[in-house]
Amino acid sequence: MLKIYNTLTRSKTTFIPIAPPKVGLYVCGMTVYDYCHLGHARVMVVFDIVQRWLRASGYQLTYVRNITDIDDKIIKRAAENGESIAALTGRFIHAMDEDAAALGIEKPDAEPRATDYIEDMQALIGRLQANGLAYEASGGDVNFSVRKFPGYGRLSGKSLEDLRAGERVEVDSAKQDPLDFVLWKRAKEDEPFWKSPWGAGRPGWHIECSAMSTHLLGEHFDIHGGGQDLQFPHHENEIAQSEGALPAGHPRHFVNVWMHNGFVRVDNEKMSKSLGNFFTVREVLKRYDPEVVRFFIARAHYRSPLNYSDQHLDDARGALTRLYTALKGFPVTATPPDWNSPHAARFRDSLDDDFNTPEAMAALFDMAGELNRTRSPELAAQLRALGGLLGLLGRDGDAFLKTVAGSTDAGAQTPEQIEDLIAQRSAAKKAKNFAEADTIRKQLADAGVILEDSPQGTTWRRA
RNA sequence: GGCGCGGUAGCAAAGCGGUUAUGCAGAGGACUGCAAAUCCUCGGAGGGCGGUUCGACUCCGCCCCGCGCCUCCA
Repeated sequence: MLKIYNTLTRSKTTFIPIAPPKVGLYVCGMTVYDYCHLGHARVMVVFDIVQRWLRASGYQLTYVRNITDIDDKIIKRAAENGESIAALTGRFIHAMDEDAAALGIEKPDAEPRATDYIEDMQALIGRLQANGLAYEASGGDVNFSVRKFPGYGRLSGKSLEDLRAGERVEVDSAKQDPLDFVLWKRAKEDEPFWKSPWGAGRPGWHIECSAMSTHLLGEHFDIHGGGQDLQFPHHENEIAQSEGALPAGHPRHFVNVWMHNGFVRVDNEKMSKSLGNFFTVREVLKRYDPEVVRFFIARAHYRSPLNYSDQHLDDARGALTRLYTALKGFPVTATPPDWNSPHAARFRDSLDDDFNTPEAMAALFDMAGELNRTRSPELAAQLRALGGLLGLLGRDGDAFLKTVAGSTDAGAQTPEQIEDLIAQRSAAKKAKNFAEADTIRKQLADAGVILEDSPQGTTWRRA
């Protein structure tokens, strides 16, 4: 029985699909005006694991992750770069696809782009207007009237009064209430626009997710996810829009389960664009193997903060190395998990408990220990199968150990050179010339290569 | 100010009212020409003060510290 922590109820509850075995999952994806940073990587990895586990649990999943390809930042960046919006977003969608693929993220079933759903958004805004929840402000924008939507603030645990008390936004005088948010933005000079009943303009940010999720998953679906920072106001507004657009008397229940993943931090502070303390995925991947990065993310619980540092990545690499060391010498094949085995059962129970990946990984390490003792091919295949459910351990063990080096990369020697030196050393050993053998070992060690002697001969790996 | 989350051994990170988390690092041993890997053994924990309990890291209260949201942000 899968249990998920639901932000809406602030409790972990058994997951019951609306129409089993079908499950709908919508995750807020990227605004494509720059490269993905590690925070984006975390969302992608976290929900990739959620997605894999839901499917492994037998659900017929429809996984949707949207792409925001029109908004103020995109317009601004395109203007700065002197390129078209389409060129800019196209470039960064491509980059995102590359980063995601490197991290072993499976493609969602749908990746809708905001600009393909302008009509849906307009229809939604029209219905909100008809329901008396939206109004045209003096400047030409169409706003959502939060005070007319009962229950506004339920998801984020905020009341309109508290929000007003803490108000620190510049008040837009065209708004009836400072907390009202824009649904449709009147286009200014030189801004891209779409025609609409409210004049030329573009959609506000929040409306796109209401339009796309409803279009692809229905007006009531199972799970909606995203980063913690989207809880308010983005997801709060999404609920207001989606439920507010329904006809009077229609049951209002947009999403059953809301999931929010924790932030990536740097020096104990949230990694964010505005703080400038972010690392892009591609920067990090220049220095660390993608599977190490994925392992690093999966090693923490998805709702906990995750501190980024080289030391932590090195640590993750060391841990992953232990797993691959145990798998060395076994084929890459996996067998379907035997859920009756204690290890697999522990793994399953862990993921069923709000996707507790750290606990699931502990099971993997216990298996590795047992594998080192027994060298059982069946166990190796099981370890691979379970690792595969996390998107890990899909590579040949020896290949991993030979290619994945630490941050203090010293891979100066090619495999051919290394094999050559190993042959020289073997000859020296045979002649009992241990001084020379040790010199060669030292030489390779300095180049980041560790030699391991065994009765079957000498093997090597990167330090 | 309002709302919320967290403080676990050198580092990272889980579960759990009483029984080994796990990984890295550390100590001793086995193995090795020397190593590495592996195996065996071990040390080391739960911010502070109270309370509940036969018993609390685990439940409750207070305090201290850190973080987040309340503005675009994954």
